[in-house]
Amino acid sequence: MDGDSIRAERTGDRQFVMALARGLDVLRVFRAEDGPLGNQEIARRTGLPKPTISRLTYTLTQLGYLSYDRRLGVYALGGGALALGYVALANLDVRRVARPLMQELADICDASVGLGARDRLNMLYVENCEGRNVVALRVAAGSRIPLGQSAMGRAYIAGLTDKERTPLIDQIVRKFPDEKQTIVRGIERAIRDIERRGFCLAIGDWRKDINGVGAPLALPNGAGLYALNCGGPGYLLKGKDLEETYGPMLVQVAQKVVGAMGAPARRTAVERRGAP
Amino acid sequence: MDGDSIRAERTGDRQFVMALARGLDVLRVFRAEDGPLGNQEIARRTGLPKPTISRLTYTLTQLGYLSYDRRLGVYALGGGALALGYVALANLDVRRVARPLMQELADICDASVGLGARDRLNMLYVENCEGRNVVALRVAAGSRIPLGQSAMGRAYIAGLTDKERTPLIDQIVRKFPDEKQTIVRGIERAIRDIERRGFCLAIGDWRKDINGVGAPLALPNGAGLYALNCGGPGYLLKGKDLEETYGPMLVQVAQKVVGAMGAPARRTAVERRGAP
DNA sequence: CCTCATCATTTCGCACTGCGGAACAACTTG
DNA sequence: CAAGTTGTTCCGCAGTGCGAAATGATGAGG
Repeated sequence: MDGDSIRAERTGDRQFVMALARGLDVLRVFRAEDGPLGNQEIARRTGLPKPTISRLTYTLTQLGYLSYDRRLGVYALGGGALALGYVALANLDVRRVARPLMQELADICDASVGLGARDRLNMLYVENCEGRNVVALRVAAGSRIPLGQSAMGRAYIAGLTDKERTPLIDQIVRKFPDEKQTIVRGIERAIRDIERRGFCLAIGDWRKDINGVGAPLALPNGAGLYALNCGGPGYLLKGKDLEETYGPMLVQVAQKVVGAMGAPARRTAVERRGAP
Repeated sequence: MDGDSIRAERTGDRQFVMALARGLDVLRVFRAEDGPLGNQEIARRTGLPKPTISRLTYTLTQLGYLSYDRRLGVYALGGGALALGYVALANLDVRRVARPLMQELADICDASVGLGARDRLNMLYVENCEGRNVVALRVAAGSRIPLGQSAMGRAYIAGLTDKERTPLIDQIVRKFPDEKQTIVRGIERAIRDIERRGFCLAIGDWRKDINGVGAPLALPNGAGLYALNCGGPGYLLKGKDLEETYGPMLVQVAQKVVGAMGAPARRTAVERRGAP
């Protein structure tokens, strides 16, 4: 059972299609670290009854989102999932634009500079540039860090409108009721910091030995909200440097990216039916 | 309407969860080439009625698979889709193993060497190595080529068991009834070729000016079926060279990859709950 | 060879969920 | 203001998805 995954208080929401949500939950239980899963394990992780899983895995296999090894009776993510990811990536022009600027900063600071998008209550790295230092933290594209405890996550939250932010914070608090105080305080602080200076800090908040700064990255024309961070091991990146030097530089990177995507010639819904 | 996408003859299959399939169809209409889509356009492409689309997009947005721009009222693939793709990629050890061998061959042949997985009726490039020649064909990871007309696709089909192959060919034929003859003949030929020599040819079958060879790549322990190809513009890669030199070399690459993944320490269903 | 496990699939009747036509609302355009 | 878009909400009906229990399918142990 993956934290928030379950159907929860959806009952009564006539708009919400439960069967779809459950099916996607099945896909979601697959992690990068583990191999193929059997129906049993999937049932355990999703908390759904076995027959339901049978039907969902069957359907997902038919559609190519799962691949089935009949010898071992286990499933893995299939071509459909891959394809979806590729298409999603292709639409992320930000990455291309931000990449060189991020690398530049990473070299200067000798730190890790990341670009992330939100996925539920995590930030998902979609790009990451390492400095020359070998002791960099190993977060590759695809890894996730918690929304509420990391600099990147807080920057993202700060970049939202009030209307979007409130329910999101509610969710976070509901998931980590024990750390409510710390989290809320951290976020509020981040919001203030970003109003004032454009970036926020996380000094040992995500992991005790890691420091970082974060800045929101709101693309023009409602093309989405992302966030940048710049971080590394605490003994290399002192709070003072982050605050006085790296933070402001990160903000500049964000501004340059936004500028570069200014007139993005966003093609809209091209008529291109038929082709594979 | 995307070719085969619709519900079709699913009626009667008590095992198939339609609502899930429809929801995934919604995700599927997003292409790499086009920007965000409105409900209307999604309805048009899926062939589903508007209220249904409303509910599905609502659900998918809630779950983070779509992101919504309320200003323009359009959707794009969201963090969930990205995350799924990353996890799927992470489970593709093949890529890591095959990469250097593929590049080597690409350099020798001065051609494009690709590794693909199946997605419905296409082969999806998951890795691609270019030779030094600038005139290489531009197929990046994430692009798709048709299953029945390409060397890679035919090699994949040939790698299936009879039991798996027959229904798949049926689907292809149903999708392209006009070219039935050509396709079936091409596949049968490929099967024979691969039995005999381990690779198959496609001389101008996918695009008139493109030639290529393909070889199936069946991983041990039922870890999945993939396919390799080696191809390029016809005036550079003559049929003779492909048949006598590149084909056999491609087969060797496939064998080396299978060998290297021989004792793959395939971890099964590690207990790792809780983490983000 | 036959238990007794475990795990996956199938059955089946019922309730409720998802469906979609039609009406409604929110904006643009001429 | 009328005549187009577009997206959302209603609401009654039917059919779909549900899940407890039964049935298979493998495999381990005696």
